[in-house]
Amino acid sequence: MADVAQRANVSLMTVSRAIRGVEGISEQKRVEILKIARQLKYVPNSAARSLAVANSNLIGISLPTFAGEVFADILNGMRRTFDSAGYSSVIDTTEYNPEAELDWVRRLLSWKPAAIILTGIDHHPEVRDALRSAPIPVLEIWDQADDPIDVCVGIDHRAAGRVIGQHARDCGYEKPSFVSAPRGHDVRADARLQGIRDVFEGVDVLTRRPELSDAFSTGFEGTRDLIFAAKPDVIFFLNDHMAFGGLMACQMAGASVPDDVGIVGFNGLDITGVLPIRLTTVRTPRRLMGITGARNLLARINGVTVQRSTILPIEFCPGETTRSK
Amino acid sequence: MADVAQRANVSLMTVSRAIRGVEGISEQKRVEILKIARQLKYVPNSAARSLAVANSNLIGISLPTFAGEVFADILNGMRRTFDSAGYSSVIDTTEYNPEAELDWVRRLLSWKPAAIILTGIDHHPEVRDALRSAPIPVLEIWDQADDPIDVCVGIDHRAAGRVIGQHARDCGYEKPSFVSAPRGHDVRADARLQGIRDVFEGVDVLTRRPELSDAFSTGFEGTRDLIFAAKPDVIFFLNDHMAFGGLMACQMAGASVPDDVGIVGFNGLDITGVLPIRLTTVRTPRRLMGITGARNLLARINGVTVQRSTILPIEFCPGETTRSK
DNA sequence: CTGTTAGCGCGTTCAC
DNA sequence: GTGAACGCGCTAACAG
Repeated sequence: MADVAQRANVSLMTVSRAIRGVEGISEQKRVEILKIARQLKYVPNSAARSLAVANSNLIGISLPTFAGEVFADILNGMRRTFDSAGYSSVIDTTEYNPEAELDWVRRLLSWKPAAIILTGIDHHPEVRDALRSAPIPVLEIWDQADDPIDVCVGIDHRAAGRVIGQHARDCGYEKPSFVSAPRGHDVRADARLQGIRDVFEGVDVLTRRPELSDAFSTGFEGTRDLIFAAKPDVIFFLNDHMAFGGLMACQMAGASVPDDVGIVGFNGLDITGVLPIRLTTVRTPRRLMGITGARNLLARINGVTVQRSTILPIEFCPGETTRSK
Repeated sequence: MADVAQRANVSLMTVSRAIRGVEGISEQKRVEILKIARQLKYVPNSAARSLAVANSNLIGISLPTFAGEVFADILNGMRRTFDSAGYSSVIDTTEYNPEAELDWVRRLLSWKPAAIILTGIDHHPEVRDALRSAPIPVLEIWDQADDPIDVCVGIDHRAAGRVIGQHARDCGYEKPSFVSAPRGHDVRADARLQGIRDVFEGVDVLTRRPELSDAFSTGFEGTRDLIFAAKPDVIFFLNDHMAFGGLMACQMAGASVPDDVGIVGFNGLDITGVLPIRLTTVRTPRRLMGITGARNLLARINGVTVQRSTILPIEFCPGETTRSK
């Protein structure tokens, strides 16, 4: 920067102002300085800037995993928004491990990020502490929080569970089961299960939680085992990929869908667009959620107060994998 | 940090040494200081550190998109490795736009990252310039480069194209077509097409490049259109998700697979594990690629010289969606 | 509109 | 094994 200043015969401050595009400098000098900077291939030093102003244009984003469309969609919506606002994304995948998230949060805080985004609402207590006392906006996304760390944008997973549960009940199914992730592993799954139980009170909701592998096989294997053992008449799945695996398992086992077994997915993933049989599922506004979250956060960064908790609507899509009422 | 020093009755330097874990400080003081730091909730300032040492523990990773399993898998392999080495990932999605990548590279360089990773080998000329002259390791991943910016880990997409092309030929198919991404949009696709053409010389390789949407529908719609128009007897797809869409389209159109139409996917994605009919495809070592790339890069960061270009092997998986020889 | 001064928090370099 | 001085590159706050 000193080089640029010298070549332009101005002070460091003038160069700084020119580059940052702030007020208080003649348009002529600005153009001149920017030209010289380009010639000299001047690369600003963000660390120095960050040190001087005590913050950065980094935004931290923590998600459980890149696998599946869900978090990718959310991330996409957010990244787009942040990017055009000049922020860079420091991304973490926790693999559902709170300790890993804590480590990452600590490391991130040392960069004085402009904001931080966490997936879901259950975090390591120290994460909550650290973030509550940190003077930066925090967004919790995907779930609904009664008492978010700062702000929160998500859907009501329990209500979603009630919707699909009620539908199944209305269709005459009586022996539901749920192919899901390991308990405690994914609080959303637990919330949805709770919603299903709200409807099927007194009815046993079987929960099959196969070991982790990919969603398709998990759905496939979970279903295969269930069909031969517990013989449910309707199976809820954590997501549409699992549901597809389940569909394949039913087909292979000779169980007819939707008569012998009803299949209910979740999320409205891309694959539903090409299946020969319309999957009963719930469409979740993942991109919108990302965008809304990012907007809220940008507003917070700029000091605007926003609604603490935002619940986005979901859309229930009855299909042909459950009986008609 | 000054607070910690005062409370411990030592100088700033001693605290600095204690926290960094370097030599030249008594074990007793180190323990003492670390305890006080924790009590005081001391948060180091990475910007200051970065400014002093003129580098950072940030690693930049640029990929086209989060959609699909491919880049997610690669990313996963890398992130794991970097994370445990203490680096944070600054991630960008270019959406296949070289300008976007350039902007991001510029912004990233201002942070003096420890390394930078780009997907593929075709980049904005200024990206190459900027990175060639920057004193940091650069990894290009997924493709094979004759002349990488720095180092490169990938597969030989053209050779992969030849493998599937040859297989199709051996099975007696004569009228191939390729459902792919828009030309120029994805150089890997073009390389694979080239490989197919290497085999089917003189044979017209139809290329269907539907507008962007999700992979499943792209495969579905591309196939539907092709079947009625060009009537190919074998269709190659950019990936397995597209191939699945194609499979569904054939089923709907009453075209029997593999007799009327052969279907060839790519990548060996998760969905292949649950299909009732084994998909002919090519398994790509995506996770391994990520890990290998990350290891190479860490080696480079530590000054070790590594092979400039690494080609990973692929595995051809003949299935039931192509005729047997 | 422009320049000067001071300092952001840490690590390097040298003393002791 | 420990500490003091200096500087990394930039910007806030002021002075002109």
